Amino acid sequence: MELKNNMSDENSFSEVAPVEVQPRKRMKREDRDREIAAAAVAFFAEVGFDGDTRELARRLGVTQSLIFRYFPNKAALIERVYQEVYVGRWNPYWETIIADRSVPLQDRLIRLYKDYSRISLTYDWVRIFMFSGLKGEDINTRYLKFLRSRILEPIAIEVRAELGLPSPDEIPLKMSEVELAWGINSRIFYLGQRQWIFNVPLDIDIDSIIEHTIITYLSGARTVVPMLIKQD
Amino acid sequence: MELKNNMSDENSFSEVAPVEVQPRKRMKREDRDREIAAAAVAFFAEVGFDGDTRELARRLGVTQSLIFRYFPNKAALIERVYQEVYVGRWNPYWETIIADRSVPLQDRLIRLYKDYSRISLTYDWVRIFMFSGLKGEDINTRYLKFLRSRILEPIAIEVRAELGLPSPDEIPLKMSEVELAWGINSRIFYLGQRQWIFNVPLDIDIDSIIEHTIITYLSGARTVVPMLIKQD
DNA sequence: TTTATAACTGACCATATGATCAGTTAAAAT
DNA sequence: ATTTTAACTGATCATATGGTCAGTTATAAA
Repeated sequence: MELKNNMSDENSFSEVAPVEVQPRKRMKREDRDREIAAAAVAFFAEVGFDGDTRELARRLGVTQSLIFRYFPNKAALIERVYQEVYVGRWNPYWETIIADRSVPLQDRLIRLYKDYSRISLTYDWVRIFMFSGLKGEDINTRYLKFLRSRILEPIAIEVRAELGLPSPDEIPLKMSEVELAWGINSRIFYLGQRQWIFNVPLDIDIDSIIEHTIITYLSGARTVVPMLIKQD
Repeated sequence: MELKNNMSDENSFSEVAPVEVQPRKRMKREDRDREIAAAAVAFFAEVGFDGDTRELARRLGVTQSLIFRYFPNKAALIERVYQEVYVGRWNPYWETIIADRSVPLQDRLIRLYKDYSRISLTYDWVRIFMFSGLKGEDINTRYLKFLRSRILEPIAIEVRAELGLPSPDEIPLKMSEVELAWGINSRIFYLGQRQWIFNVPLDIDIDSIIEHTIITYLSGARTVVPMLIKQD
């Protein structure tokens, strides 16, 4: 009902000119596979992984047994959902933005997080991330480790440079400096939770909040990071 | 198995002197009621609200049907869990800490959040908060509205005073000022999620992170709030 | 010791849900 | 037009789960 992405083109013209309507009762294996995966993402994001396959099939306009002709079992379908959402939506470009010292750090971070939030503040993304986490799947742990090494640590390094402090070669990065960078992500992620889980509307637009978050972070870093480096 | 809080006293002496062992196969209605509620909190926190009542009963060492002699249905039991966790654990003292201007604002906030985190960074608290949110219960929305009016807005007001800016009587509190205060809570809450949902250990102790968070917030507020007030 | 109260159990019902498979039929190949 | 391929269905199974209720028994009152 909600997800017929591969039919969108046919629908958009169906009223104007009913050419090439092709109801195509039977789809090519690859297309159907993608359709089921996409519907599963939307469905499980809404109701959680306990959502039953009959209801999912109903939304697809298909029998329940068909789903099991494409996926050996429900666990495999869920695994596919993780692939689609976590692996499939990561943008390597984010990693390059951070290191580009021709742009002021504040601008880099704002640009990075504005773009990152377009993906990770999605209804599907936020809710599936929580559902899988609560289920105890290790995909979350792995994702966050990845995030830490690809985004947070690089940010902490850039902050050192920005503040004219010793590089990590001289004084290794402190855990607490990375913890400080977690602050940005926690802030952003919480926006998604408020919107898509807790139903607490955001009073101002996300882009503004991101700007304030970055300014706050950098302002705080200027005060805190020099302290952190001296310690211990 | 895990939760026999009302038996703790009897156990602590059972090895030394087996006096008053009272296996007490049958409990007084009130005691059993509390025991079931407490076990339900721990159980649903672990497995979510789809956890089955048979398993809960097994953990209590009791038949499943007994649960339904204390709660008319599963929904009522879940409702009770919300009461225990959200309503029962709120400490009004938090609200008074904020307004005590005899103490520097930074100290007040650090004290407030160190204490608040002792409650809201619990395994039970964090996980049930997420489970109920994802289920679409309105308890989360209500809790967060409450939090906003009792904690966040007061903080934003104190920041005005701290920075020597016009009081809310002169210039009403901007949404964005409150949004900034959300930043603290999002940071704290995320710590709980990392610990109890995503299995990403915290590299440094919570109290230190809270201190850094507050310093960062106030430092950022000094930069951002004056800008926010002038706007519009 | 007997009686009365109420805490507790065990068997049972109705429904929901993941998974299977023999058979049907749309669509491509001939 | 006929055959072949494979996408799809419908009926069915096994198990899990919320909820009910007649009956049992521990415990306190008499």
